[in-house]
Amino acid sequence: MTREVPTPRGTTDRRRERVTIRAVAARAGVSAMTVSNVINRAGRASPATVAAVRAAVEELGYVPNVVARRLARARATTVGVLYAGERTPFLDAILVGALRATNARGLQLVLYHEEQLSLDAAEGAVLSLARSGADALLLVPPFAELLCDSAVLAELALPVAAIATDQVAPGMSTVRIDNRAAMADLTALVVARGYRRIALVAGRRDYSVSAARIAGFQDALAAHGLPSEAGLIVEGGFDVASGEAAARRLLARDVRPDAIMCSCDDMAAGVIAEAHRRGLRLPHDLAVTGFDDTMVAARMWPSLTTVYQPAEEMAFRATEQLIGAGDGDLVANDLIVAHTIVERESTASLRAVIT
Amino acid sequence: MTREVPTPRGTTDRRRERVTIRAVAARAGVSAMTVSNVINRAGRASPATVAAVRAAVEELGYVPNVVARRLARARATTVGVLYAGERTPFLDAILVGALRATNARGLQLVLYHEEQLSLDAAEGAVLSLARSGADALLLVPPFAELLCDSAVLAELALPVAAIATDQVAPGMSTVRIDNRAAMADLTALVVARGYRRIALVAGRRDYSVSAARIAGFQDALAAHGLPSEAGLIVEGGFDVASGEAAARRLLARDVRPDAIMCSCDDMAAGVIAEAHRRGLRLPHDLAVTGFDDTMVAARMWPSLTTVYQPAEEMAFRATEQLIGAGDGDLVANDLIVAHTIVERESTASLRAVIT
DNA sequence: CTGAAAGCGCTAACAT
DNA sequence: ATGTTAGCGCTTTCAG
Repeated sequence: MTREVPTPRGTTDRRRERVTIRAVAARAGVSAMTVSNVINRAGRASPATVAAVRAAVEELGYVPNVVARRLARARATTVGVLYAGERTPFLDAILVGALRATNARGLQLVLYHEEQLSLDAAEGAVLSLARSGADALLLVPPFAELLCDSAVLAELALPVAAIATDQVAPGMSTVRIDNRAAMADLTALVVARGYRRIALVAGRRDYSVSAARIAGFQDALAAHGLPSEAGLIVEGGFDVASGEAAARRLLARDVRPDAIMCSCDDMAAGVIAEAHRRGLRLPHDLAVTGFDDTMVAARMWPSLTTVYQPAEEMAFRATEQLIGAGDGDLVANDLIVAHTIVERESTASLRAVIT
Repeated sequence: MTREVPTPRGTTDRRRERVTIRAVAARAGVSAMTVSNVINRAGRASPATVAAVRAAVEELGYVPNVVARRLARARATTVGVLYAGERTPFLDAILVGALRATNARGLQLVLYHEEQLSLDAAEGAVLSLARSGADALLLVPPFAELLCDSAVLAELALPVAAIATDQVAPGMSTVRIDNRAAMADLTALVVARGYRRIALVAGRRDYSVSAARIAGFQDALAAHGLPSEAGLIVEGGFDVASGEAAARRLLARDVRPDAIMCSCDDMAAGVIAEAHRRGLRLPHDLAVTGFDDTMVAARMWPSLTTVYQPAEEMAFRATEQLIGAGDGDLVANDLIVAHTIVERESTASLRAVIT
């Protein structure tokens, strides 16, 4: 219990008096502008002043007020994220990555959830995002596909970045992995573990990554001299239920596949559930793989062999690219980041399991 | 391809000219101040002016600039979230909830990740959060426990809210479920499904919810006349690995439990993995339950019976409470939200499974 | 009930 | 190399 003393310091004591740029300026014996220069532009002040200002900043514990900064600056200050569908672990990772990036620069992140997947709806979403202050856009699949030719979006002339897509469009930055190569790598692993009748639960057709992954799958089969049977590729909807449905179809075949690869972890969860339900012993009777390496991959059993797509990192990079676009030239560029094959228990080699 | 015409409108065309409050004022034939009044304070303007302003806002598509608003206002404008440990589905849900709440009011959300779980570290984190502009704090477990008696935090005099905790402290708002009742309800369900030797993988001791859940577990056992055997309660660390470890201990006992309840979904995932590994048939040989109903619960097999703790909603509410605390009186209050028992396959009744 | 003045904290653009 | 002036868009007094 501290004694109730009439507040001695300052006028109102309402909040701990913020240290402003003027306080620093006074302390360092320079003008506010000089402090600003020291902080923001390198080599605009003499070494002596820089030192003095730095010292003052240190002593006072000054941290620039991001709000004031944003108001004064002309550059982009709020990034809008446009996404659709249910929240998934993959999406959450993206949101957190974008949030970290905006946090780092004191910018605002605005979420917009649009359920409809039509061009009209997407354009409406973009418009209201722009209206509520977004001056840069981060697109989550499948909005890059939807908006790549949008006149409305072009008219707005905002920097736009799309993530986890295979749709590269002019005027739109992209941050993605090489989906085709990733799926080929993963398929090669499954083959190496001894599986031969390999099925694929592909993603939705309107997501550009889906086709790339199918191509990678077929690349690898061909490379290993395995036949690519049309019936062993079925289309899913990227969710658990569609994985279960696909597994039901695949496992009802006369000759069952001995491995089912999936275009996302959630569908793999569905496949695994269905396999368990039918009493199959995993991974001996059936290997399963996912894609993305979301948080669920290591939490199911058998733990899931999958491709790590660094969603959070990708969102972070894309957001930084968006932010950077404010001052520099806003060239759209296409960044391909590394993926990683993560081998877990769901593809344990046939031999190893028998042992 | 649109023709390249010298931009006719405005000076620079740099950005789509923002509609400012002054534009609206001009359109409505009033002063900027009146527009502000119409928007922010009810009943401060005559019905006629209100109508005129509303019309002007509508026609121009005016949306207030949140940055300018925040700079001008005195109230809380940036909420800091203090969290620790690995990112989990539960934590992500909290972050998204908080983000939605700040978005709704045009405020900033700042994340701070502190790995150390000591009072000193926590106070340091709070301080640097405050320094970087946070004027309200959202505490994720176990920071409420850590900081409830902190003099540093008290000195700062910021509104603070803690979420998903059982630690209610004066001067700190809380949003939580009734953990004891929730665990009792869930235990009652397990008993009702025919399981009798029920074990519990409790949470870490330094999280206040852990004790409450143990109490609820014991309440229910007592209510049903079942003995509470000390050896059947083991402490876990809220992660998958600790769930596996706990399952190893529990399943190695002479008389195996027929159900293992866990204080979070992740530990349940670990228990399920270990049970599968030992060749147990789930849920017949062993029922498992989780807690939280995170996104993994429905993605494992058997799908997990658990308690839905509305993490996103709780974070949203807590953040709103924090924001509201800015203008009104900052009374700390303790909000208990409803939990829901979610029954899935992991506790299918013994009879049903045998059929 | 309405509006004029002043300024939140910072940074362009221009002097000096 | 440094400082002056002006103003980002809004809201808080406090007068009319």
